[in-house]
Order: sequence, then C-alpha cells, then structure tokens
Amino acid sequence: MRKLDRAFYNRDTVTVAQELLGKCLVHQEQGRRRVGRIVEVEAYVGPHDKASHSSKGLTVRNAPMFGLPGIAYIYLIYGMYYCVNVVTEPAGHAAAVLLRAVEPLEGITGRTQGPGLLCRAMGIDKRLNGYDLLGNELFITDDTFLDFRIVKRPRIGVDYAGIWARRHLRFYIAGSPFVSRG
DNA sequence: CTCGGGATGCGT
DNA sequence: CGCATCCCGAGG
Repeated sequence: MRKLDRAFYNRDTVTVAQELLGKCLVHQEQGRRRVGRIVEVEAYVGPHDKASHSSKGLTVRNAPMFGLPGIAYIYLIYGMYYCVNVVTEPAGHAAAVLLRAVEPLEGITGRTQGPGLLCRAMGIDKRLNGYDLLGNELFITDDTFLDFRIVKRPRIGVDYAGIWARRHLRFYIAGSPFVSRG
C-alpha cells in the first residue's frame, strides 16, 4: 500500500482518471481515518474542454487547477455539496479528475454514491482545497487488487458543453453497486 | 454593489 | 419537476 506520487498525477488526464479506479482515497484527521475505494471518476482534460471549470480561464475558484499535479481542487456546488478533484498534468495545464463515487472500506457512515455525498461521507470540504495529496491528511494509495472492466460513458450534468458533453470521459468500474445513478 | 447560475441530491 | 442554499464571476 503505497501513496501515489507526483509522477502518477503528472500524466495525461484520461490515463490518470482510468488508473485511479480501484485505488484508495484516504482522509485522516484527529486520529479519525476514513478510506474508500474509488469506483467512479470523470476527466476534465483542459481549458479547451468546455465542460471544465478551467475553460473560462484562471479565476479565484479554479486556481488550484492551474497548479501542481497531485493537489486537490475542491469547490462548493449548489450551495450544499462539495466536489473533490485531483489536479493532473504539468502545472499550467489546467486539468483534473473529479472523484464521483467510492466504495466504503473503513470509517465511513453514510452514502458515497455521487461527488457531493462522497465528500460529505468522507468529511472532505473547502479546508482541503489546494491540499497536496502527497501529504498525510488526504491522499490516495495504489493498493488495487481487484480485477475489473472499465465502463466509459458521457459525463454527468454537463449538457451545456456541446460536443464535450458527449465525449466518453466518465469512467466507472463495471458492476460496482457503489457507482452513482448519473 | 446586484444578480444569476452551477461538474448535486432528494423528495414529489 | 421543484427545491435547498451559497460562492463566485460578470456586469453596472
């Protein structure tokens, strides 16, 4: 069980997204430890991707996307839910992978199907925005031991993005009961 | 400063 | 389909 390093995140976003499936998201705070296996993600591949927050250019909100690969980009959506992303590709290439669902493995109560519920159940909020996933509070480990097939589908809730809404940039583990409805 | 919308989720 | 609930980005 090894923590993913900078080099893992500093690659093509679609590759990182697919390889994140099956890996373990860990949140540790004040002696409390919560672990979930990542079963669903979405790739937001860069400023040219009209569904990506970075397509509007650098703003206060999306600034973490323009930073180092391996940092967390967390934002509030609809005034109620947080969404957590991991930044990918070299600094300046504003791309990220949205974590949409995990399978609860340790210390998790509540549902984890969907980006908002995932964050709520794992105690992830704005305090961790910009956090470096090479640190010890929030990180991802590579202990994937399952064999699975990857399903590729259009992303959820980005119908405004034209052709980009139809690209198959949502990935999830086939047959997992922990994938969101979408 | 106001104003509108959003990578959601739940109940009807 | 409506609604909760609020940060942020655009525009005056």
